[in-house]
Amino acid sequence: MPIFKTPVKAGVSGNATEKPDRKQAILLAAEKLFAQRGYHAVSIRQIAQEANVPLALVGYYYGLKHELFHAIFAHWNATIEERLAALVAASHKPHDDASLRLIIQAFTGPVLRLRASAEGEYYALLVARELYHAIDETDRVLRAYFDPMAHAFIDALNEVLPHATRGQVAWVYQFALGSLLHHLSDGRVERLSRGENTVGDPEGDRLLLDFIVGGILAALPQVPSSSRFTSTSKTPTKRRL
Amino acid sequence: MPIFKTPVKAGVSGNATEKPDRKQAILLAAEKLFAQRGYHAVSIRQIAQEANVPLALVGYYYGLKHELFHAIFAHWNATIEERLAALVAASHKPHDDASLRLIIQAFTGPVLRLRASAEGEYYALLVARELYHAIDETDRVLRAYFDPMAHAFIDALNEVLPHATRGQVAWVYQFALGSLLHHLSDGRVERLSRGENTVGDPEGDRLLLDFIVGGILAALPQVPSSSRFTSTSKTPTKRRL
DNA sequence: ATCGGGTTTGTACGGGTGTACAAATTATTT
DNA sequence: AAATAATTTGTACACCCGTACAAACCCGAT
Repeated sequence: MPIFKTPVKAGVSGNATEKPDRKQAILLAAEKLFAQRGYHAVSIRQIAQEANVPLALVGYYYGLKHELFHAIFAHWNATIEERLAALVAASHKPHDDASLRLIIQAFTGPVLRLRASAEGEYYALLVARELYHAIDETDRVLRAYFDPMAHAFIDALNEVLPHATRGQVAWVYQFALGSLLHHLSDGRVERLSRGENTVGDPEGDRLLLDFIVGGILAALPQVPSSSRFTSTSKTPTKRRL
Repeated sequence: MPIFKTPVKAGVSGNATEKPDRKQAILLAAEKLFAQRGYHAVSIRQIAQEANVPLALVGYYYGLKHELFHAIFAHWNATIEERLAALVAASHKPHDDASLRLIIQAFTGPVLRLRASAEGEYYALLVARELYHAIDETDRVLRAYFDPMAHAFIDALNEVLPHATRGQVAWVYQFALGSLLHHLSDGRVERLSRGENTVGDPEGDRLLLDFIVGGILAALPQVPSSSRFTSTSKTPTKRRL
C-alpha cells in the first residue's frame, strides 16, 4: 500500500537537474490544468501527460483525485498565512483614515503578487476559479483553508468600521472578494477595453484597490447609524464597544 | 434526421396537466443541474433523469451537449434585452449625479430580480457560474450573448464619466461584474456573517448597489485628469468631446 | 383504414474515466 | 553482498460517458 511520502532526496542544493522530482511535477501539472479548465474537465491521464509521468504515478503519490486537489491547497497554505500576517500588521496600529486601505491591501496584495509571479500564477487562477462556486470536493477546501481567513478579515474590517453590523461587513466582504476573484482570472478585459488594457497591467490592480475601498466606504455607515431606515432585519445594535 | 422543432400543442391555455411538454422540462432540468454543478460535472443521463424523460429524448430535441447548453442562453435572451432597455432609459436623460446610479441599477436590477424569481433562479446562477471563466463551450456563449451588453454598459458609463478613459471604465466594469456575479451565487455569506444575513435578503442587493457606485466614483477620475502620474500606457486623451 | 410525420423509447457502440495491483526497477540500509 | 524499502511502470477492471439509430408509438389528415 502506498504511503504518499515525499522523495527522500528532495531539497538538496547544488545542481538542479539531478532529480526531476516527479511528485512536484504532478502537483504543478494538476494546478495548471485545474486552473485552466476546472476540476471536472481534467482527467488524471491529462495531468500525467502534462507532468510527463506514467498514469499510475499520480495515484501512487496523491491517491484519489480529490485528494490531489486538496494537496494543491495544502501546499500553498503559506500564502494564506502571509495574507493573515499582513492583516494583523495593518490591524494592530491605531485606526486612522488609512487603516481601511491597508487592510484591503493586505487582502488583495499577496494574491495579486502571486498571480503575477511565475510559480503561483496557476494557483491564483485556481483559487479564483474553484473557490467561487463551492460544491463537492471544492467545498471542503473552502471551509478548511479560506473561511478562517475570511472571518479574520471581516473582524478587522468591523474594527475600523465600528458603526456597521457584522452582517453588513460580511456583505461587502463578499462584494470585495467577488471583484478580486473576477479580476484575478480576467482575460476579457482586453477585449472589452478594445485593446487598451492588458491582463498584467498594474493599473488594474491599483484601480481595484480604489474600487474596493471606495465601495466599502460608500456602502457602510460611517456614523453611529441613528435609526437608519434601511435596517430591516436583526438587531442593529453596534457590537463592539 | 431530427429537426428539433417545438411541440405542436405548446402554449395552449386551459388545463395545464394535459401536455407535460417534455422539451421544456429537459431545458429546465439542464438549467438547474448546470447551475448547481457546472457544465462538465453534469451528464446527459442525469439531465434526463431530472426531467423524467428517457435518455434519447434530450438528444432528439437538442442534439449535442453543447447545443443544449447554448439553447439555455438562447431561451433567456429576453432578460438581457431587458437590461439593455433599462440601460438606454437611464442613459437617455440629462446626466446628473443620479445617472451613474441609474445605470448600475439597470445593470444589477433585472438579473437580481431574476435570481429572486422562481423561474429564473437557476438561469441567474448558471450565468454567475459559467460566465466567469469562459472556456470551451461557454466561451462562445459569452461572446455571442454578453459581450454586446458589456460594451453597451461600458459606453454608457463612459458617457457619465467622460474624464476616464475607456480602458479604465472597462476595468471597473469588470470589478462591478465580479461583485455582482459573486453575490448572485453567494451561499457563503450566511456562514461568514454567522447567521446574520440570509441569501435572499434585499439588504444585500441594496448594499451591492452602494458598493458598486461608490467604488466606481472612487476609482475613476471625476475631473479632467490633468497629467495623472498613474497613466502608464496608451493615450490618456479623453475620448468623447 | 391507410398513410405519414412527429414523438418516444430501448439499446448498443466506441471510447474515456478513476482506480487498483502486481510486477519491475532503483535506492537505501543492514 | 544481501536484504529491505521506495519508486516506477504496464496493464486491466468495471463503469460511465456522449452519441447514434432503428424500431415502436401516437395522432391528425387523407
